[in-house]
Amino acid sequence: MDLTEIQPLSDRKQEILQTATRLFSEKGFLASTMRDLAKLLKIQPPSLYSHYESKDEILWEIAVRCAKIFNDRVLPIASVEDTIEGRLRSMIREHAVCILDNQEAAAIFFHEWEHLVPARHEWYSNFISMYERVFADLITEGIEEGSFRKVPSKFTTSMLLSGIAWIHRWYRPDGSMNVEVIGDNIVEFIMAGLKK
Amino acid sequence: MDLTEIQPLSDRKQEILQTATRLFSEKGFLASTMRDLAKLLKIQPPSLYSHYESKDEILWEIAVRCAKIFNDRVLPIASVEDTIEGRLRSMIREHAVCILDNQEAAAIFFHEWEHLVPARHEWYSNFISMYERVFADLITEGIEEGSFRKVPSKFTTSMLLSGIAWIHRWYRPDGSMNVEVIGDNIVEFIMAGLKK
DNA sequence: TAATTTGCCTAACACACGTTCGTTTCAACT
DNA sequence: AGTTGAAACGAACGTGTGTTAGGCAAATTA
Repeated sequence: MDLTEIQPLSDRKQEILQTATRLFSEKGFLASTMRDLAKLLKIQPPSLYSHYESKDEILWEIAVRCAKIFNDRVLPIASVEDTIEGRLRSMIREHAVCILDNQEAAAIFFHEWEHLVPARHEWYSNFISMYERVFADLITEGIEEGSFRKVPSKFTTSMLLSGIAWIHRWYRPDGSMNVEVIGDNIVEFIMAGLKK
Repeated sequence: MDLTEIQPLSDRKQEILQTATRLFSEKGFLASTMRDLAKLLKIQPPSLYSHYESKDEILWEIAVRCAKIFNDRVLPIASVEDTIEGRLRSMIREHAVCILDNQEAAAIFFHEWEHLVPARHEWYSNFISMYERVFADLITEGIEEGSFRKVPSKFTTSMLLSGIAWIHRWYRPDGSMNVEVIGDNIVEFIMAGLKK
């Protein structure tokens, strides 16, 4: 599986995927049934199999598209021309913005992929590891360079990404804080914890 | 429901609860079956009902005991005699230590309680809100007093508690970092993010 | 116009789930 | 020795699950 291989979907498939994303993120993958999904789409349950061959495939299609978003928008920032601190700031910010922009899909990126069938689960697990490693490596560089405090970088990465992750459970678009403000707050808080 | 009402269990009930805690925290509540649990205990599935009246009751017994741990060990620190910063430091530290000391139960405290039956779910949801509010109030006080940066306290509380929460997925007791070191790192990182 | 594809339908299957029932075993107490 | 109570058993029930089979009607293509 390669993220560049992802192909555009027919309108109907996209509609189903979007509805499934909302359903899975609200109730969780296991608690969501094909009957639930069909009801939301106002079709009969078996009709879903004209589009996707299994419940797992639906989760997979969501998960892999979700991975692509973070992959394409966040990771490239790591090798942009800027200071280490500048790059990390931008990455954290973009990571947070990605979550806020794709709040429903984010639940799949962080939690529901755990229920993928073994082969797909393994692929996803590796992707997440790689994703986190990019952050951790940047932190390590920053420590060696002397601009960050001497923190255990892998450990700190897990902590800060987990801290950010749960906005998707917490954030309601109608609240007083907008995406910009939240992004700023997160970045400032975390960078204060890192900087010397 | 009142946390002071919790009564000690018979040896066998405790054994079952302990096994269930491990099972639920590894596979998740929904993915765990009564047959799985029975197998681990080397009894037949229906035998479980000699001890607990439902799967939900088992989750509830775990959840409520878990709440008691955090309630008894972390919350009292909020009203100890110390500076605001000192109290918050101790609370964060104790919170982290509680997770590390009860790693399997922690999964229930943070995630699996979501699957409780509505009435119990509501109780637990309120408990968590109260628990987080104690942290948030302390941060608010610290801001008013002038010792903390002006962060949105409720938002920041969610972020830092979520950041800490995921140690339970990350931490393996055989690793190089022990509980003390991890606790220190968390406290330092977070306090750096808060302090002026 | 004929052929094919697309998207949905109804009916139903096989299985796994939480749970109930009635019974049995066996240690502890009277 | 007889009674009681706890803890287990085997069999089975009802329900909900993902999924398959086969068909039908409308849109698309040849």
